[in-house]
Amino acid sequence: MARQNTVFKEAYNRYAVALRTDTALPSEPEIAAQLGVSRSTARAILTRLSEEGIIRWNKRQKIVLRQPTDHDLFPSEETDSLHDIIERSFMQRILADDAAPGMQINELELAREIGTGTTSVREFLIRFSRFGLIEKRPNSHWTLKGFTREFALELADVREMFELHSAAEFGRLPRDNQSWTDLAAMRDDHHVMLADINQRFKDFSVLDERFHLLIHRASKNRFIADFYDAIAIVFHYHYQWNKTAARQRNERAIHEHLDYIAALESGDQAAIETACRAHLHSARQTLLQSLPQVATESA
Amino acid sequence: MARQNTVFKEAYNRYAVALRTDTALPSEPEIAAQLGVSRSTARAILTRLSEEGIIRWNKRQKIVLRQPTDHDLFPSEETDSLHDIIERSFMQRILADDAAPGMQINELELAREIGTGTTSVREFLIRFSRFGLIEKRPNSHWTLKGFTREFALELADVREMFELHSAAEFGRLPRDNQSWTDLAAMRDDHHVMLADINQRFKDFSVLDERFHLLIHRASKNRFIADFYDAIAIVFHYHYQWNKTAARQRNERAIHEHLDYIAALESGDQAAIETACRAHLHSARQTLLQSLPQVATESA
DNA sequence: ATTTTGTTTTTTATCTACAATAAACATTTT
DNA sequence: AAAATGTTTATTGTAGATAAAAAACAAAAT
Repeated sequence: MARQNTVFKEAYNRYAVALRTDTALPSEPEIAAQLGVSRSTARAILTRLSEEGIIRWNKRQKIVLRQPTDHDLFPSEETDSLHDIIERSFMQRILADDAAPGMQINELELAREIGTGTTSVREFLIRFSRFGLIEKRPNSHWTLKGFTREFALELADVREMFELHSAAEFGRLPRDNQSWTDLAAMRDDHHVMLADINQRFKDFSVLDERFHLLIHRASKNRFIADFYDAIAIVFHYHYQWNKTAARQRNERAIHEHLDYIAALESGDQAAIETACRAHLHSARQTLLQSLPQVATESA
Repeated sequence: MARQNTVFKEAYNRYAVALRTDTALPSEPEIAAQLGVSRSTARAILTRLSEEGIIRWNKRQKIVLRQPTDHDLFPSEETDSLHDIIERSFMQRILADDAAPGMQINELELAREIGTGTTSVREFLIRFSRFGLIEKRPNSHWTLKGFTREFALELADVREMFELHSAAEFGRLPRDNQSWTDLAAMRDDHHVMLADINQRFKDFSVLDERFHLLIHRASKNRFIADFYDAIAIVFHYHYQWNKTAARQRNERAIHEHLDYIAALESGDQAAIETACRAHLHSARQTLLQSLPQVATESA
């Protein structure tokens, strides 16, 4: 088993569900581009669709004979990329309560548990190490540094430096830049959520991520972008397992975002800095409060 | 050939050169700790030393019989870790003039050229990707982004944010902190170099790296530390192949460092910021001028 | 002449195997 | 009893092999 054909299966599912009976399908290169795969994979998809009697395929003629059913699709376990499987499995482990900082991470054990080879696990750990949660001792094991208070503080410091920079850059964007339109749409999304806050406060983290990503894109700095990617992934899992979706905190954050958006739109650098700092300050508090509360040692 | 014993050979050389005839060697765990290797490797070293007649080894008795000669040591090609070999080889390629941004990087080709397996090359590229000089398209090739003007500007921006932060933190260190002693020693080193600047200006880059590292350590922030590691490696190779060691520029930088050190020692945050900004500004210019000067396209 | 399809080649992603190294366990020595 | 040595086991680092996926090349159709 050199490699699973998850790219094929995932793209097949994606393409199959969008098919409509009696329509004609476009050319192979076009399908490949639509799906973001190579033509080889696109042809594999067409071959399978044809074999399953979902389309009639003859050279340029590709007619949808019937709507695919759920039964035609590959089960979701088979469509996840190995990287995603390892990531999920690993994050679950290190965010679990019994994962104490300082713990050793064993490649072979991890690989066995996930049911994969060691190479993939190694590569994952190397990639993951940029998040600062694990560290390697050469020729020896990885060590879990953990989602600790120090980690959160160091993360928050860098985040603040970067976001103040990005926000200032955003304020300097020419008025005809696409980002201003996106920002206005974002403002509306915030108002919509606010109007129905009691029902929707749990969706805030998604909106929050989109908002900060928009700001950071203005910096056009690869290091800032990479760092924000890292934050987003770490937070994604962190908040997924530590359901601290406090309605009140999220509502307050939405108001801060709206102030922040208004400041950006004003173009006044001093106002931008003030609003940005205000939001970052409370975001830091939220992060710190989401940490497992360690019992204070008695003297 | 699963793995070369470069750890053993490198540690053997390191230990052999420090041996003095007629001295007795310490216990195995002590030797291992001294060399930073496991006891298994330390024992392998003792075994070899014994076989070569350099020591007489019997349980706890380890007497140096003769001084090892150059002939006893492993040649340097055999002591470099595979990682270092790949790193050097790769940096040489991408900093060479014919490495145009946008170029594809082929794992197999690289591996063949270096004479190694693909796994090691892959892992190296993954690690290296955090420097922002290459980028991967999933299921497809790596792309060289290159040491371009954009890269230099993005790097300089982040560097400035981080160093302003670290410098401010440094200024807040308690007076009995070890860093103040180190800083004073660093000041002296600068004066020594300045006194003999015509001969020694080429050594500046090493001093420069040590100086900034000392400042960054004050931040106690893993993301800042990691970023500075990355910078240091990139610069190490960049300046090695682009010998722009201008005496005048380095002399000026030394003076800026001395001003910067004085500001830190004053503890005056405003003075620190001013001196730090002044130095970072000229460091940015130096970096930009070290780039290959691209001919401006005529309209 | 360009685009599309058909076919072949190259490259990546991943597994397995194994030597080097680290780490654990057992025995001896002080 | 603590530390050192002797011995065994576990883990990492790396090469090599192979299916999937991408890319290149060739032939056909508009």
